[in-house]
Amino acid sequence: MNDGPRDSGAGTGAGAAAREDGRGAPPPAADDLLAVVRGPSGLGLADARRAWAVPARGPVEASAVLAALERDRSPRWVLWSSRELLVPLLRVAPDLRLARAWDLVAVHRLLAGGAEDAPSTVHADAAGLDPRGAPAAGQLDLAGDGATDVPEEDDGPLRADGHVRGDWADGGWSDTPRRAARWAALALATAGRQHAQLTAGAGAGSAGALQTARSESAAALLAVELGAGGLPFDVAAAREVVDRLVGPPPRDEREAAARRADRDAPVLALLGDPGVDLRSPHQVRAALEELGLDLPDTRSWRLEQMAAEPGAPAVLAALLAWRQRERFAVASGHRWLEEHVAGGRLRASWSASDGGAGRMTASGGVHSLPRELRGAVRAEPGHLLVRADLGQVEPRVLAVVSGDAGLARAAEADDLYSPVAARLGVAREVAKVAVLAAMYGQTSGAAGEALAAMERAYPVATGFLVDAARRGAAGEDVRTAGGRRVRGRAVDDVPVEAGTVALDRHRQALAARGRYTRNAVVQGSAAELFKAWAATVRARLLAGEDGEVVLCLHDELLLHVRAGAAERVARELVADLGAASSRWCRAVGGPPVRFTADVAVVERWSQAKG
DNA sequence: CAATCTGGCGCC
DNA sequence: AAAGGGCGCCAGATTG
Repeated sequence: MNDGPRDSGAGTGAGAAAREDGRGAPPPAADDLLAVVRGPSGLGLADARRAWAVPARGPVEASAVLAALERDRSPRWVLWSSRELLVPLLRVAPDLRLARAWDLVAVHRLLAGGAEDAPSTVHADAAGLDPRGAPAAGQLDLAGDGATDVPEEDDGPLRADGHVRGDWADGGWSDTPRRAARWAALALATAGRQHAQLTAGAGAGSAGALQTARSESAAALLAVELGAGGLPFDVAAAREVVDRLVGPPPRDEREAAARRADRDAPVLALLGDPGVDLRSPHQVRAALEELGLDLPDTRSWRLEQMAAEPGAPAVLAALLAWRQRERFAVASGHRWLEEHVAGGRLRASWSASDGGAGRMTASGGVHSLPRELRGAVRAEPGHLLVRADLGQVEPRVLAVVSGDAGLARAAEADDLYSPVAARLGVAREVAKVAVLAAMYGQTSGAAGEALAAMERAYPVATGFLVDAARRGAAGEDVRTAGGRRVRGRAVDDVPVEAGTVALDRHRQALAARGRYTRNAVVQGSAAELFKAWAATVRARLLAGEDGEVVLCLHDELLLHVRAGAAERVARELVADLGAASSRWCRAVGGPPVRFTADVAVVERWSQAKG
């Protein structure tokens, strides 16, 4: 099958779009349109002769989309953005699942780095135009190169200078059926150009990058599905926990204030100053200073250190306990339950690749759900949860991306840190700290000493990390294994005056940037491996109709499946990890490193032992 | 007044 | 000499 870009030599997309149009899309049936483009299998380009524009608002239109999708489940659908297309679609057709996708935004963010996702930028970068010349969101093409904004049917989606028209990008593409069809065709052409860039061999170009583009696209689909479906949640159980820890829900604002004052009172008494606002770190620090405790900040680890000293004032322990309870009350209390739990589901909004390194993120506290509440994540009747944690994923990923043969051998063990400890001649805990310190850029304390041994024992891996840090500090970009561009963080142009505070700050900023890129190459690559695994699992669940992925947590998958299928799914999860990880190692050009997962079938999330 | 920054902490 | 990376979220402090 021809997997290559289809519109070679098309120049700007205008011509390509027009030609695509000429092939005759089925006439759309409504004014309100979302472009769904029938893409190629493989990339989907070879077969992509038709662009469909299908209506998608309201149940009638959604069913038309469904009908279109049901005709053929196998193609890879090219979407400008899964979020844009699927969020409204899933509202009216919750069971709709696209098997495979090419998400232009997801691939663009992989190639370009950063979080920019405007269609005009996505198109400009794919077409080799300067994205700075693209129209900003909400901006009409007033400066557009002689191109006007009159919505002439025949104008096409592009300006004379090749950039996307601002009004089309702002939603004008769906003004008419014909426009939607041309917009869909432009999506196809853009996918083709991205595909070419991914396989070009320069920069991000690699087999790994192409494969990553596919799994990142799948993750984008998954993110929308996670947001629509939510986590099965036992709200009664959660209320019990919250009641026990912070009391019943206050009936009104006055009661809430009284409850807060009750919580504060014992700590304020010990501080000897009822006027202190415990929620203000400044005031707390000042109040402690009054007691003769001079601290640079009031972080809990610092308070704990001081509280452990003989003769430490009782206020420290009281303050720590207060913080814990306050934190829970504010972040996970009754208000949080009201806001995020409905219909037996805990819902969040998900991003498939956030942050510099491209991890999945979730809002609504789902990624930081306190341990006390994890028991409330509970399978629905007739269902079970399958939980799987990757074991020591970051050092294993480091072995792949650095190509360190010694570390790859260590990864043969279930517990990677044991052979590393033997090699370094230190205790396992020390070895673990040393490995983590190397990846995070920590240089102080006990880790510092073990780090030197790390450098001697695993020079390839540590050299790789040092190089990533050097690049970051030099202001260069780094790339993850799958080719995601991670931009070095901007350091303020601090004037360098020798011997001044400014120089210190400048050095600190450079060091911080080095730590950031050092970690990003590992963390970001691990995120890609995880998503490849998640995509594989998702595909299997779709095919078998056994259940769904309900949570992704950096190295952990939580599935909600039919009870009868749970044990089998659990076994398949492990097989899927084997397949996904060996494919991934091959694609990114690393040694075949072993990856492991702990899998458990449980009713409640808290029951699984990590 | 809203937007942004900061300290702090939950999770990985 | 070097003082651990990421995210989201909250509340207070600061800034425009």
